[in-house]
Amino acid sequence: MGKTERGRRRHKGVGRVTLGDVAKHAGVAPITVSRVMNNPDQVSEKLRTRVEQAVDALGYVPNLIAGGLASAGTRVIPVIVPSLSILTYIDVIHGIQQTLEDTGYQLLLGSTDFDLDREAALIDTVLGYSPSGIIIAGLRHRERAVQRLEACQRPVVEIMEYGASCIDSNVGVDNAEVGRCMARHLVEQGYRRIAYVGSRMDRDYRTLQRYEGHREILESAGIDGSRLLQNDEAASYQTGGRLFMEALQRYPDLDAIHFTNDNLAAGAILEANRRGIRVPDDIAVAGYLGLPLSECLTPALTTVSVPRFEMGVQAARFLLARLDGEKGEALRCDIGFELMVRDST
Amino acid sequence: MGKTERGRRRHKGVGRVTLGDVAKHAGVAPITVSRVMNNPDQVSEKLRTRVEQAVDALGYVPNLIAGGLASAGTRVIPVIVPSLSILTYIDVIHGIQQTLEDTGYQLLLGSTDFDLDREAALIDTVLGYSPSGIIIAGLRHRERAVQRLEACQRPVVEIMEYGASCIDSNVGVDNAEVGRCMARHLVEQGYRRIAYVGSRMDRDYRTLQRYEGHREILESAGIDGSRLLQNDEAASYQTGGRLFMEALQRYPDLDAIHFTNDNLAAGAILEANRRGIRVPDDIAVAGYLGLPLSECLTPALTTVSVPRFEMGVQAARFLLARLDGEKGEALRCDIGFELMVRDST
DNA sequence: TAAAGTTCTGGTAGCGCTACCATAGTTCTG
DNA sequence: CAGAACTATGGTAGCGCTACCAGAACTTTA
Repeated sequence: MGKTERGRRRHKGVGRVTLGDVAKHAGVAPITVSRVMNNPDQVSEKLRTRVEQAVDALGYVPNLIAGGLASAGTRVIPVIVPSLSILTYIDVIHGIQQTLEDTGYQLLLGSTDFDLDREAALIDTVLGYSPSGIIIAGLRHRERAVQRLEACQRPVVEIMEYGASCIDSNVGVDNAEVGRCMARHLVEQGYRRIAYVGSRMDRDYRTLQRYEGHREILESAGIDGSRLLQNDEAASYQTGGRLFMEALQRYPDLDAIHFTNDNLAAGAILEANRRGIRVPDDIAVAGYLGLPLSECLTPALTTVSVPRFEMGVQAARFLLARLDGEKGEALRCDIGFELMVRDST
Repeated sequence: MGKTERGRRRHKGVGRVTLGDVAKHAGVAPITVSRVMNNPDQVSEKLRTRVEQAVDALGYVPNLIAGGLASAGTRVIPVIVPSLSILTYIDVIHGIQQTLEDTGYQLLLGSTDFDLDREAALIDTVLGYSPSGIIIAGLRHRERAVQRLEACQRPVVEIMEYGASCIDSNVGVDNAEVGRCMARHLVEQGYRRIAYVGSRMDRDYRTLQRYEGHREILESAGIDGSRLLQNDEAASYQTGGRLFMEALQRYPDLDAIHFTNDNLAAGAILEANRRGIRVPDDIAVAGYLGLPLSECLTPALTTVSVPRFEMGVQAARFLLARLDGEKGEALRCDIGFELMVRDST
């Protein structure tokens, strides 16, 4: 008894119902209770109901931490993104969450604020929870982070960006191609004096990839592709409106603006509405993302729509496939995009 | 040696660097390594640097699961919300995340889809991770869920809704008062034929609380407060536009519409722009939330702005205060709201 | 009916870490 | 300078669960 007492006194866990308590109550071995909770069909119906009754009677809630330690893994999936204030990531997370929610996995959320060192530290932390797998934004990481992710021997899905090489699996879009696609559209529409406008482009290199694609098309069409305007504010409607006016001032002859996302582009259209600037007659506006707002504006915004929610779903599916035992080649998926030509161009 | 071999063979954890490995490498006891990782100032500088070198040399990453089991708690904070597709919750989560991120706590995300049974089950699950505390949306829960939350002896912060009684701590807004506030404004502006328009109001009872407040003011002013229109779609701009037209059709004499959120209200204004309906001359439109979009519309939307991000920050602060040892009375905070009178009313 | 299979159940030994206590070493007090 | 009062380190014993193996109970087969 002394032994028990000492043990009991040590932690706050006093009084917490354990698997052993349930076992005692049901008159079975602890392992049997464990089986009822995790592999019910390995236990005869008679014992199973007896155990289930004991579970209810005592209000037993499994200690997932103890289980995780014993089985070297928890049903947790860390999702690491650059920011929670950017809608894109939210939609992707939503897709992941919805796909995972009925499979008993829990999302562990981490945000890096676009800082790769922070990302590496965060990866160390979340790997400490022995997760089942991990979903992380981007294909560029610190060397150390990549090593850790490879060493942990668990499924890793890199999202947002589709590229040639990944750690394990990859779902995303080809950002340069997105930039090319919209630039091509603008050129085809006959626009010749086009600026690319963004914010915080140095932090999010995927924005730069789109700009590169944009520039490439313009220059191969003999158009000046270097007209670039950006600032260091978060991408809000207000910022979009402000950048819109700044661009018009800086390049008075502009006939089109290619914004790096719909927040800015929508802000520009709203600002134009307020000032009586006619879009697209005075100036054309294009965006990227396919936010719901884009098609409700007057004029409706031409944009490249990316299936963000579906990207999350696909990422979760890849993860589940790996957890289900699927081995071998990297699972890769270019989730694609769609050019939505509307009234603003 | 045989013992070790057997142990090693049991799990996949083979090769994983443990605290014991670091201790051996540094020539100290495991507990000293533990101290260096968790309470560095309890260890002399000499040993500390020696241990730190060993950690770097071996690439040691602490197993938080083992630590969590030993110390009966992990540095995880579950956040349970009804939905991840509703911006409100996202902003709150963002506030929580930002406040917690440098304190070493990790968010565990759960969504209930407005289902209280699901919520109760989710609570059981996340409590299984021995979290440091928990943040949960709403003041109404299943009896069983409340019991579990009380029994777990950890800080619990209920958010979104401010009310008379809570489990432990509470940060939110008084929804009925929000409804009253806007209704009062509409009545003061001289509107008399006012409809309340929402979507999925049966699922989110906080919406109903606002409607009750609205109705109360109208009726005490001798106005018909029962004009209510809703449907079962998610609150999008499209839905808002559709409900706007439906309301005009059903109550042709309407002079104002009080929408239950800015998504719907913004959708209404965008639809009005498209159709040439003049707001507020033909009809006034009011919303709730204070989304960034609301002030960028033409006309700018009159709304009740709620500091959602700050609500998250405050919730996280309450949690940290409790974890810091603050005992006693419930920590409660009515985060308040602000009526933003703009051009649409 | 005996031998061989097929369930089902239980005992044991950790998973990797930290709480608790004990001890050695150090500084302080009068 | 002895004894008290710290401070720095280490040994031990679990945290609550599951993997592994062994054995018991029940079927099937020849």
